[in-house]
Amino acid sequence: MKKKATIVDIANKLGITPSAVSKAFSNHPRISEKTKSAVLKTAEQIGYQRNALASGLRNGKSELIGVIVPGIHFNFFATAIKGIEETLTKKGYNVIITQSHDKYEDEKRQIEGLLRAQVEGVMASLAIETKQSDHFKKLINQVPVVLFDRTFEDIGASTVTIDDYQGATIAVSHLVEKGYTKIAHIGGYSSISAFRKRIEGFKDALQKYGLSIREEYIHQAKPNENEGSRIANELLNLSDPPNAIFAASDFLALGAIRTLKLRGIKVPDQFGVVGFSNEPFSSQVSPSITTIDQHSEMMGVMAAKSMIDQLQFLAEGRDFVSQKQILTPKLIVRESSSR
Amino acid sequence: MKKKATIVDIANKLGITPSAVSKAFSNHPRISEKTKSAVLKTAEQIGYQRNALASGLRNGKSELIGVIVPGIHFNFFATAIKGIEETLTKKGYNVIITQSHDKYEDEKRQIEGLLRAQVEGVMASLAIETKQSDHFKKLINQVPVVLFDRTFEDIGASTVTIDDYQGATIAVSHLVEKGYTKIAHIGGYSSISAFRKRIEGFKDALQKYGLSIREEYIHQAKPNENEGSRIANELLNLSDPPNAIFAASDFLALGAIRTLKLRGIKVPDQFGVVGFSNEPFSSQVSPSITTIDQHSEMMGVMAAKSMIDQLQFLAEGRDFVSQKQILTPKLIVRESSSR
DNA sequence: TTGTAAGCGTTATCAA
DNA sequence: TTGATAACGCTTACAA
Repeated sequence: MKKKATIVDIANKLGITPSAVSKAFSNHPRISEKTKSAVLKTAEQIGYQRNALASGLRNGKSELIGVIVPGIHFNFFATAIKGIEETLTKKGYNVIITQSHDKYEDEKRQIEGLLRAQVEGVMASLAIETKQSDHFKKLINQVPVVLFDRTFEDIGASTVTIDDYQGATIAVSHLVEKGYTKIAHIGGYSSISAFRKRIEGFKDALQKYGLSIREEYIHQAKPNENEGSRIANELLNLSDPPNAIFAASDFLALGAIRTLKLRGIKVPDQFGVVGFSNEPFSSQVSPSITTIDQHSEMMGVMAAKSMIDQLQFLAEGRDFVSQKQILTPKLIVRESSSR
Repeated sequence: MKKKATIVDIANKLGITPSAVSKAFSNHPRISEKTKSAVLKTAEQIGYQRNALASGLRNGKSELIGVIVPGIHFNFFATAIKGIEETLTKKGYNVIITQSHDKYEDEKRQIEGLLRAQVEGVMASLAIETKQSDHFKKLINQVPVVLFDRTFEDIGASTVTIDDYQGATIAVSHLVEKGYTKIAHIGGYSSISAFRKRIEGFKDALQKYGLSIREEYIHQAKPNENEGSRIANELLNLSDPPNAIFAASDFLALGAIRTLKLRGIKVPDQFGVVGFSNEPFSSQVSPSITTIDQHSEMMGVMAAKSMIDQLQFLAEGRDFVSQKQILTPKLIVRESSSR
């Protein structure tokens, strides 16, 4: 392993001092063009790279941003991270990615790890198991925080979400227009605000259309295929079963469709299904799944921009007022509801 | 923003010196149990977190590992990163994720950014556009490097790959067993060794079964759905078209199946298709796609372990001999080839 | 067992 | 325009 070149090496080579070299790199006004170009040239020659640890220690900027997501292998988070990484890299930041596995304890541990690394800010989407916000309240006192998709309300951090309430009403409206009148909902746990709002939007949309809200038509579960399948079975076993499902995730919708197929119920003719998230597979399965798109990459980009804004304000010593950005979700009509 | 606590704060509070505090944290033998527990207690009280920038600068360990992948939104890489992150986090490392967008220039830029951040090692999967290895050769002289999935051969870095050659022969054997005799291949570009080996395995397997190698049956393309669709069309337009396709990616297979459907050719009855990668959608589409599983998460785990080994050797001042680990791919039989 | 002091590489302040 | 110096927070010989 080659020892890394430092500004001292450059200084020695040119017979000047480290401080002059430093000025050359930072485009300091009080340095001659001649030495500046000489420094840049030898830096290039000997393959010098600024040591971010040292400069970070000196001026309190690690150029690191931490990201905590439940799991990176979920398409939504992977895509959001893509947007985050690209936006922050352009501004010279490196992005540390960590996973909470939807566990409160892991989330706490990851926050500590990120603080140790001296990240300048943290972007996070909450673990399902996270019911209390103390760890984030503490975090907000240390660095700028941007929460996206799965957030706390009123915690004082900037947030970027989609309008889950509106997404649910769009889905229900669509099903009603297609003539489905007995609509059930398979939701995620209401402790997560995104899922809670989908439930609220679902209920309010039913009322708007004069449809009754039946508690036996509303379930909460982990958003995976098996749960969707299991709950669809329960719904079909009711004495008066529904004829449509609005699921809070495409995985739940997929599981529900699997059950419907097994029980010989035709989708969309006899039964309509709308999912949520626009997973890549949803356009590929048969029947393809009508869904609500969340603009996942855009959400990452906007969250990252919000982080950059906060960092900017902080650097200028100005007060930053946290802001909530809410994206409008988009209905994508496919086969599972097109009768 | 609250100012962060340092070991000096702890030292002052306890009327001891920073060096004693440091020893307490590092479990130094020459420190009393009493002061150690006192230090730990006040650290807890005032919410002290070790500054990794400072300790990293002091002892040359940033506790950072850099990862470069073509794009994090591809399921394979997202899943591999999941394995990498979990393995390295357990050992106290933070993982910086960057994307090359399959571009050589971006890959170079990301390497520089990671070196600036003083990463202790770099794990990478090569960009499609990367044809030369100079940037990685330089990198290997600076920090341990582990290449996974898309690698250079004989560059002196440890690698973790699957046996692409074997994967291709398994796929062809399966198609032959199912009675498909005119097998075409839609591959990725042969500049990437993984794709090149699939082509080689494909050809050799044909020979093994006494089938002729017809160059008009072999194509190279970017591994996406549209290319699969386009090339399948070309293949079907041949005067003597194939009756099976082994595609080097599930996306290519998906595109091919789309074309076959459009042209009224029954899969699998008239035409067999085998993909590669076991994408999440492949089990969900209709017909579901027979494919080769790459053990993506396991590959991430093994690559991370290989990195940890190298770091260990380096720390102990021992020489490390780079090693190549090759995973055996696994055939997953589904509808697209089951006649 | 604890304290002293130097140093990791960079940058900001001040002096030359 | 350049140089000397101190400091960021932590670690580690070495001295006490």
